[in-house]
Amino acid sequence: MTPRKTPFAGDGEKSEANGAIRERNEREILAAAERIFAGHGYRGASLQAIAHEAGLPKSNVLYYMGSKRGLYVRLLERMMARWNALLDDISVEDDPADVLEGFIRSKMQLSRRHPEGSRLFAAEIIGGAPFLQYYLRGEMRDWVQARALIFEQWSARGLMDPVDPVWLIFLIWSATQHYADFEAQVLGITDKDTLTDNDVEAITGFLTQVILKGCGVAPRQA
Amino acid sequence: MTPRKTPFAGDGEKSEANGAIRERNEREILAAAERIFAGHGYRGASLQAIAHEAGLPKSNVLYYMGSKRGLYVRLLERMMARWNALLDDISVEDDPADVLEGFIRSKMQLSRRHPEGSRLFAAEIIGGAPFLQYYLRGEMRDWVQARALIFEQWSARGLMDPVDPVWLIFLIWSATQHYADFEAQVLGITDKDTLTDNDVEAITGFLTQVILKGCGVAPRQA
DNA sequence: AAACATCCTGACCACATGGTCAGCTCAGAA
DNA sequence: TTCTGAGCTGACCATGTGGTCAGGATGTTT
Repeated sequence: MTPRKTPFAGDGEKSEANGAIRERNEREILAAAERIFAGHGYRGASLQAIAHEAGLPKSNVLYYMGSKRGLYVRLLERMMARWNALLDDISVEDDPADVLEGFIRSKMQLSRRHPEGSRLFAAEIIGGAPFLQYYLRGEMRDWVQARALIFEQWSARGLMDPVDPVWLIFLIWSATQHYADFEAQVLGITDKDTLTDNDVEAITGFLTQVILKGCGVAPRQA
Repeated sequence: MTPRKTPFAGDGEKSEANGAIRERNEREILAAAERIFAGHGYRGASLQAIAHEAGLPKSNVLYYMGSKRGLYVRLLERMMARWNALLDDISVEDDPADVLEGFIRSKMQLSRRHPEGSRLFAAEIIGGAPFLQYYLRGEMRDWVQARALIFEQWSARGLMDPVDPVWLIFLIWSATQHYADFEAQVLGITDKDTLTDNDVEAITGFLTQVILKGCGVAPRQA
């Protein structure tokens, strides 16, 4: 029977059952790699640095991940999966205020919950998105176009100003992403050590207020 | 006297007077380096690649620039100088709409005129701003604080909503920067090859409209 | 022509890179 | 006791890195 040791973190040093070791090490490596890749980009990151960050020998990283490229792609895919996870479908019947605020909130949370992943993504895009072209021109484009259509219908119904929906999506995108990607700048200028939950809540509120008002959406239940 | 040869681009191939050769080569190298650093970050960029991009042997790049680090710092300083060049002082007596629109316009132009520089800056910040800490916590902070004070006075006078001025500055910042830094994403999603002047004008108009309205600023001459 | 400073670069160096691999450890099954 | 297989890793390799340098090319001044 073997009563299946609990695979929790913080238990013994050795001898987990099954592939628990693998699972834990992979998690550790992925986390370390996300940090390093986020900070230095694909080329700038070295397996040595990633291994050091994960507290493992370089060979071990390659043993689990196969190659630098494979590791990087895996991280990107994980980030895209997180992104997809927070996408609920919307319909013309929904309340624009609800939808926009929900969009801002969830995007803000994603950036906050995974700042390294967010920076990793940003670095990839800034570098010309060599690995993500297919994604941008595929899934992501479809997603944006679908939203844009609905926004336009709202405009036609007088529920919001006739603004270009795609630019609106980019506006929300950039504003929310900024606080993760440019954290160093935000902290430096505001002279803080970290952004607290309160700060984030305040920013979210600010963005919601300004953007909703800015495109003429009544602030809840139209 | 020496009638000072015009230092325009496109003149002869050889034998410029004075340090004209030096000037031209340095310009070439800086342009190439900006592109490479922007695409791969500090560590990810190689002198080899920069030299190739500039059409010179690697030794020549080092002959002019001394070191990779020096070259990088010089690029950052050039970008900061460009940034400073477009900063006009403002006063409480100015029209909020004028100031905000001017801010959006000039920031947008900067990003558009120097997209590689903008991306270079972005990559530096994403990586934790190792070279720019002093600048963020110095000049840039002062600049933001000064503006923030004036925005607050405008709010007190009822010329705009009582929004947090620092978040407002970051909002404008991120939105305008986005179209340079995330160009790959914007192009991929909108299925364009480039952003035309018309596109940029439309975006600028959109941002001005939404942001001014969003924080309750009357759209010209309050 | 001789002197001079600037411009230029191939060869080289010590070191870091991504990746391979033979062979180790060690728990559990046969 | 032997075998198996997952986990692991130090040594190694070809290639690329930033940087140095001796020495040549080139043009200007005397």
